[in-house]
Amino acid sequence: MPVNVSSKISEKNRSIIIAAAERLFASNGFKGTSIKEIADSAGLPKTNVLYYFKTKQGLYHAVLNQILDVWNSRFDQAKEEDDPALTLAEYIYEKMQNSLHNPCASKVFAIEIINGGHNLSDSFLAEHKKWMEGRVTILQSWIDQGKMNAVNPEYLLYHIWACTQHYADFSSQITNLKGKPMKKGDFSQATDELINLILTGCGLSLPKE
Amino acid sequence: MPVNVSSKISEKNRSIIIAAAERLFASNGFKGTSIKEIADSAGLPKTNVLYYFKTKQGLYHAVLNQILDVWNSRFDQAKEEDDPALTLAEYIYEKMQNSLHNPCASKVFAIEIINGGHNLSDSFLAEHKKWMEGRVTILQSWIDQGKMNAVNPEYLLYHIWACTQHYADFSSQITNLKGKPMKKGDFSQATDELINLILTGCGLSLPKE
DNA sequence: AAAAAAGTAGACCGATTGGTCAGATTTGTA
DNA sequence: TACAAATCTGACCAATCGGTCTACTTTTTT
Repeated sequence: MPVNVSSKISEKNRSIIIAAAERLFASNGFKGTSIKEIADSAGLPKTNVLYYFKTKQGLYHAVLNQILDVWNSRFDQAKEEDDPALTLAEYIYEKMQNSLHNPCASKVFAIEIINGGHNLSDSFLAEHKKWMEGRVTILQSWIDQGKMNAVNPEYLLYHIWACTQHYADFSSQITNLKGKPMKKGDFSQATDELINLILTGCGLSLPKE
Repeated sequence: MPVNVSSKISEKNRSIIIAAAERLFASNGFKGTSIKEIADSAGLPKTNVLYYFKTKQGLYHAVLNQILDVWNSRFDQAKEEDDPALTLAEYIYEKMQNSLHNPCASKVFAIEIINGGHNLSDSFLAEHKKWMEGRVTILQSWIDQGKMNAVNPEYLLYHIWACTQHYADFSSQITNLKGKPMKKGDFSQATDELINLILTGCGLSLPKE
């Protein structure tokens, strides 16, 4: 019976299992991934996976929680006196970096949302809503100060999410169209294009360096 | 043995089954949906579903093909002498209408792409690539004519897709943030916001009416 | 060193699933 | 009406899956 849930071995194995599960859930979905596949991918027997995560759903929730835990940004602490162009550019950059370095996490989250988001905790949903309201307030204050065009802050955020996550979630489509997977340089270019599109669309521009 | 594949009954049942399957695949994914569920939702016994579609994969491919068949747009025939603002606005409008009226189709396609797109036919992938190249050429000609800003046409298209499809695929997240599902009026507003953002971002604007 | 806790692992089970088969029923047509 | 094609359907099956149970080994603690 596992009592000390944070021993060395426990933590190492848990993270190995979660990483393997994240990768497989992203490729085959929750139902499409068997515990045995996760175990094989993690190099452990199936029973061992069940030892650390009592049920498949429990493992899925652990994967989901780890994904959501990492999602914080400098935009979270933006203030009315901050510069919208810099703040938004930085936010877009951060989200693009996440798509580059954590594509599987983005995919698992995307599938979860597409399927209805029934596995997301009420507390996460509430926090997310609160975060959104705070960001809308900041954006609106920037608009009221005449710092940027009067776009609808809510929809602006949706569009930023959509574009940045697209590079992780739809990577297979992009790979087909480009003929090869996007590398760091492509991501850098896409980030520049997106920042330029959004900022220009908001009547903003970055100071030339 | 089904020989005449296009009789009245056959076609009616096939479309009922495909519609039910599309809805369930969008909610639970391919593996997460059982043939029995599809059959129940279609009001038919399971064996009957297998009668029209020999395998579950076959049914899935039928669903996918029906989704892709409908995707054509006025943008497909755009010419160098056309107006970029009107053309792009119309294209965005069409894609938003699709998200409004066919959210399940968008979701099924999204999950397919996220999972790697291994069920898409080579001919579809090739056609899609060809379409893309044609649209990039048109956009580049508009840029060369000085009709719009020198944005990268390829990434511009990605961003349009990402934003428009987001309203179908991520509807559950938006519903949570808004407190209620988006209605026609919300879609109309979102469409206006998106058209304005993209066009402004491209240095374009629609003629005032 | 011994006891306890944590981790590993094989055997096993009930439930579900995709799919088959054989036969009944309905529909179209000459 | 007669016959064949098309449609419908219940019974059935092998395979897979999530999960349990039991027992063994390793690590930690006292």
